[in-house]
Amino acid sequence: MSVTIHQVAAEAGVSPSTVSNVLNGRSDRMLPQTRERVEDAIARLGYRPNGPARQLRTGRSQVLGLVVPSVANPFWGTFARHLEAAALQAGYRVLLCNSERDPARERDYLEELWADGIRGVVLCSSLPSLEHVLPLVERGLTLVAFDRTAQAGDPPSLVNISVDNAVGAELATRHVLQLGHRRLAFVTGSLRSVNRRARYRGFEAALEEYGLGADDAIVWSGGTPDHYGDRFGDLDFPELGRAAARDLLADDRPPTAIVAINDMCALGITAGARDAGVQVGTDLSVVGFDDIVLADLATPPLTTIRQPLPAMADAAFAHLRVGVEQGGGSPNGGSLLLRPELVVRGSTGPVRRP
Amino acid sequence: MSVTIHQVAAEAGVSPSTVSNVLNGRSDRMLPQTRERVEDAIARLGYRPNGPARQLRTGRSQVLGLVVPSVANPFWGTFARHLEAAALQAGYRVLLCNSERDPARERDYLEELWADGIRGVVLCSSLPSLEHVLPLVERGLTLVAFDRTAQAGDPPSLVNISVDNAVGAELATRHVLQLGHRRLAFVTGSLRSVNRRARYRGFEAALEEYGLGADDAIVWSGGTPDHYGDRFGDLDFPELGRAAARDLLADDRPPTAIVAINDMCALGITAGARDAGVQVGTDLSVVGFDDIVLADLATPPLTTIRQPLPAMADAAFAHLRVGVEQGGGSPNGGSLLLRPELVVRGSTGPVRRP
DNA sequence: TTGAAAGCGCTAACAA
DNA sequence: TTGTTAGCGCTTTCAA
Repeated sequence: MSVTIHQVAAEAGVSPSTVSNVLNGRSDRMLPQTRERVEDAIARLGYRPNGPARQLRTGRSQVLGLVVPSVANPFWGTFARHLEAAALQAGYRVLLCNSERDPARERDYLEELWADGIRGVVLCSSLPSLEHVLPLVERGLTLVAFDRTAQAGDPPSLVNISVDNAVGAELATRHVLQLGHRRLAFVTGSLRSVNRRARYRGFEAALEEYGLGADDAIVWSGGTPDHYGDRFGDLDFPELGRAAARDLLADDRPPTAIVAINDMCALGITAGARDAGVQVGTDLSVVGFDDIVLADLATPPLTTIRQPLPAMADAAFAHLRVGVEQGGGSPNGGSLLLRPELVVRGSTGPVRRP
Repeated sequence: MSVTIHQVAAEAGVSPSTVSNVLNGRSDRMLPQTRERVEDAIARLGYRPNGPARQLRTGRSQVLGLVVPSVANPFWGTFARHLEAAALQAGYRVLLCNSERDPARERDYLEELWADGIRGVVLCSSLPSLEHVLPLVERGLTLVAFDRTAQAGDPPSLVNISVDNAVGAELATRHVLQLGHRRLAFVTGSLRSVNRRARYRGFEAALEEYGLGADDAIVWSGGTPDHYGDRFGDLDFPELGRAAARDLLADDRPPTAIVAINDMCALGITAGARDAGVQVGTDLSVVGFDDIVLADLATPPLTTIRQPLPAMADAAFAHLRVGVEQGGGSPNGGSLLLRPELVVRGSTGPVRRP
């Protein structure tokens, strides 16, 4: 079927081990001419080493796993794209899995990845507990948790990479407060996830700075307990935002500014406001979170908090690589929190006094 | 490190071959009690067969490849999501690769996938020629080309799955013609790809039906020869649309309706029109193609042509499965063209007479 | 109904 | 500097 190392060896007139040595960069242990003969034979035959055989023998794999809620969400798609780019440069590939935020699927996927010899995985789960995944980490899986910070029960080797969600939400909230808004709303799915809770804390912190309390802010939180507010592919966020806008704008004291848990949700809020005849940017300010591609394209363009995805992907890959190449999780886990950035666009504006 | 078939055999007091027989559904060849003992042992030890070993032995793999231009584009992300869902149901997984529409990367990826034992791949390339990939198909790779129709030089076993792009573009164009528009534009990246050309033909066909000719339509085509109009991750479409809107609206006889090559491009056109102070839906009608998630969320919501992605993903998987399980490409290639559907929303409206 | 044995393609001691 | 050899974990004849 395919050409093997033996055929290459025969073609070059050497033994398979010599070919293997060339393949694995140990060509210092042979005459330059031998090396050349082997390389010629490889090229002539179009030989590529058989991955599974290699992996069976070495236990190593050049594939990393990435588990995201759903690539149908452009935020995760973009992250996947960046992680793949980082991995590719170092000769790794990325196997992508959609968990739909279902802990059982997360666990199943990780176990399959492990069984397939994959020893490094980025898990984009913001569940507070990772115990459903602990056994594999104990067996030696290098795990990077993305979009989450360290929690008390975490395995010691776990590396968490995330934007500083509290700071981000605080930046967003301060921005609308500075524009004079004093009646705010915070729209989110279920607050069970680590990052959403952090964002909520940032929202509260900004309110406090301005001497505002619970009376001045509405927290609109949708979502079912099972899937943390999402049914299919993270794509309920727009629906969630739309529903929130409907409710909030019908309130006795409607908010003049809304801080959304993410951009998809913010776009939903914008659509909901449009349905209600409310103009975003003037009648109502909306701030998102993430800065997905479409934030800049929306009408009006969305003010949001940018996550430095390329840097985050690079960091995730770097950790993974070290972990898998050492065989087993790095001993020192912890959290890496990158700084988010406020991007002001047209969806926010000064409060209107009646 | 991990538990092996030998340990399971020891635990159950049988030989490895018996365990293997259980694993592979040949439990009719043993006493029910034996089978039970084995299953107990498997459960007790938490055994999972080693993928690479299995694959090395059988040559089969439970992984399929998916090569898309970029998952950062929500259209491809959504397709990936659907393909994964179809595959998962049948016990397959999907390895995702971003080609950036670069033929060299497409070929490299396919070769790596082949070397990794993957025998079925969905290639989302709309290049007219697939010769860079032909050798692998000849070696037995089952290939489904997505978003492309059969071409003269194609390998006989190649299956193409696509929406009927000509019909789709015709539906889109007719829609604005019916609204009274007589000055149209067609905005696209380079017309080198099969599907874009088909869409363009549909546009022309609709014009002809209405007795219009080249004078009444502007074709705005951006993009470089190398990457077919895209630099990074298919994400230049919005930029392309924006630039097109700028140009077209500055024309002596600006179009009153624009047919865009896809939704991302249409959203860019909308943004560009907004920049120029032109209101989409009233002053200018814009039609997209694809019906990505965000089409419905845009302001105004985008009139577009919907691609039946779930059905397309199911079809792609079904072909792949048959192909790989037979070992080697299916003998009868051809094209499967699914019917697209016009979805009318707010971005199109009747032409305004001055 | 069950088990023994060979070998998939590769790597890495170890020997020559 | 190069080759011989054993074996990674599994499946699959073939024999018992």
